[in-house]
Amino acid sequence: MPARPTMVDVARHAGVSQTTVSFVLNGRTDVPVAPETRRRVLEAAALLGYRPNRAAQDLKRGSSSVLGIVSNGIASHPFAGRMILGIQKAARAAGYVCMVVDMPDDEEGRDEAVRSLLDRGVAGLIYASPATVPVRQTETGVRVRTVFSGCWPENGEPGEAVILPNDVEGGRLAARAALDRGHRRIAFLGGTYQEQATVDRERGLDLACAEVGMAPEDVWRAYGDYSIDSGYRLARTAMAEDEFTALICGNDRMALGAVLALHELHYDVPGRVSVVGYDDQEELAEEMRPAFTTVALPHYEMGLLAGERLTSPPGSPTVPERILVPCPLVVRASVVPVSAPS
Amino acid sequence: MPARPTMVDVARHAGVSQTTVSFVLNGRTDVPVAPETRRRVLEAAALLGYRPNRAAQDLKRGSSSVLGIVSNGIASHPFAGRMILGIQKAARAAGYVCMVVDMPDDEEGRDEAVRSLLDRGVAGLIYASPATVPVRQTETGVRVRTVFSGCWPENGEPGEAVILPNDVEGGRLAARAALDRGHRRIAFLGGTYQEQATVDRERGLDLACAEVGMAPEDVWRAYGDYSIDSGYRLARTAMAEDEFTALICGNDRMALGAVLALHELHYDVPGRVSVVGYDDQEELAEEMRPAFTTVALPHYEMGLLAGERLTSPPGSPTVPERILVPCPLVVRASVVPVSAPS
DNA sequence: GGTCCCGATCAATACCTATTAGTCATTCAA
DNA sequence: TTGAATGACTAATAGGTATTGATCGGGACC
Repeated sequence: MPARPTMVDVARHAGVSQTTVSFVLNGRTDVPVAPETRRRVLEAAALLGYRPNRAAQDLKRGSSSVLGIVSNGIASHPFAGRMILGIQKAARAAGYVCMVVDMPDDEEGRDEAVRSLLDRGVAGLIYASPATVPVRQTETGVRVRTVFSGCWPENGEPGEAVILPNDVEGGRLAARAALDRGHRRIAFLGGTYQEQATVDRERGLDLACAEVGMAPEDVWRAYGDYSIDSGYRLARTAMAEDEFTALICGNDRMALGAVLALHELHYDVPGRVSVVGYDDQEELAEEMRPAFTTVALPHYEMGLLAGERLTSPPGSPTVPERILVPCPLVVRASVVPVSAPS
Repeated sequence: MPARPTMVDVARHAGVSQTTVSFVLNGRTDVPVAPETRRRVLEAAALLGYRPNRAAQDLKRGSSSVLGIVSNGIASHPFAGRMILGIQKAARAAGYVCMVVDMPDDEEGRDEAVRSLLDRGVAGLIYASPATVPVRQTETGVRVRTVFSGCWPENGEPGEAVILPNDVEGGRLAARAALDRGHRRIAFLGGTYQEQATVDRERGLDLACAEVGMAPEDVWRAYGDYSIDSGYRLARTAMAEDEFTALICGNDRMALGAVLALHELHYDVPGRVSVVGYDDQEELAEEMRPAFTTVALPHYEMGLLAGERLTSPPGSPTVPERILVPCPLVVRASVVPVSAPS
């Protein structure tokens, strides 16, 4: 209930100077302190419940123990949360803590948000976005370590690192989940057209097709907007077109929409039609009936990498600037081997 | 690219003392400054791109412009994100910024997380949880303003305010959504048994029943765990029991499970069976086919209130300690007037 | 002409900590 | 016996800012 004890309080209590307290509590070995004195200091500190004032420490040291996160879509999907959690994990391990600001849509708002972090002297900046998109970096005028996680700088200088999911490989795995089980009549229900993630995942699809000797045009394709509704509509369109045995969807929500459509058309899932998702969305992919075979987006790992980068000493030029994090395939019930042709 | 300019730099550049710069930039009216001098200072500040060092300001002032958020489930659902967004909104409006730590499950981890915030001298602490649960408050030993948003202190002292969703009223509205459209054969598919949110929502159901002259036992009830799967299972059980015309679900995910089950049983939704959700979950309730009639959890508003509380001067005893935030009904397509009995 | 006050500005100090440069015994080497 | 070295500690300063208490010149007043 009283004010926070300072180092001076501890010093007074132990009958030594503040300097000595600082030496003892920082465990400096290059300055000799008598064992008895050390004991008294530690005792006083414990008694008063002393905790160092990190803000003052940072000010004095000219360093900082705070990471700034400029996040995006923290309130839309849990993905941003997973990424932030990864960053926090790395931050904590290094004694750092995170300041988070959500990136406003308007430019001035965004700049001001970034400035509010810089004004607090953050050690580094992480632009964290769950959707793989370009972001316009704020012109800060001051040199600050910057890492992009799930996004990349639209203008010029790349900062220290750009961390992205390996969507090409992920797309390939998603396609293989169906191809490896004998499916050849396949529809690709893509997400937003020409968005980077969509393009990459479709490229992975093409790779997978080539691997099993299929031509790209052997796969029916259409594009939605990653919503449940677009999954529903595209699935209906697709099934009106041909008797596909597997639908490869842009994300889990589109896969959910597809399942709803297939239900309406009285196609059993996965008995008659297999469905592949993407994202491994929490509380959706695993719980669905049938549970989705899907590709996990490594948001947590991406955050972890971003955090580790900024909490480690700068300028280790051995590591690459552009980091692609693998997206593992998660096999569940929604994909089964293709049934014998009727 | 050079180091950040300080007030001394500005002073030197304008040919005045640091004191004068401080007076000008803080806009103090009680200290007279010659217009010409003021102009020179502002000019120098603009030229150098000076921005005050908030950490140093806070240290000097003995106050703080940082809010600490102890969050829960930031990576599970987007609800926590919405709440954080609300807090941030209030924080920004008052020139504050937020530090966020996710609450670890283990007690030591949690205490250490809270301490890491206090060590940075946050102005206040917000325990933010999307699920209405009790949390064990960390014994800090130092007086710090504390607000609970979506949760409440398990042990003793309540802090400044406890902000909760009005789940009783929400439950009532959910029930009325069905009752007002003539439904009387109703099943309540509750969430986790005896969890506070579940209990409150069911109490709202009872109130609504009483309002239309129904006895509590006229509603069939069962309890799950807020998962898609439990919604699916309970819906099957319910429909095997009786020909219900409306299912009132514990949350939107259970409603989704129920829809999947109803599809399998070839019940049209909402033609034959209406479904009511809860939460108004992003990217689910609105996009579903049919879109869910549901009750919105006011996480954003709760965060806003929490943030406003901590950024406003302490000790305004007129406002209540326990704040219930309304949960509005969102009417969409999944509930229709009951069809004539066949 | 001296006093008082006021406008304008600045030097000095404090916030809490880390670090540099001491101080003061005591011991050791020469 | 002197000097140097060492051990144990402290005074002073810095880091960027806010604030208190000067300083200083000039105009008003008696």
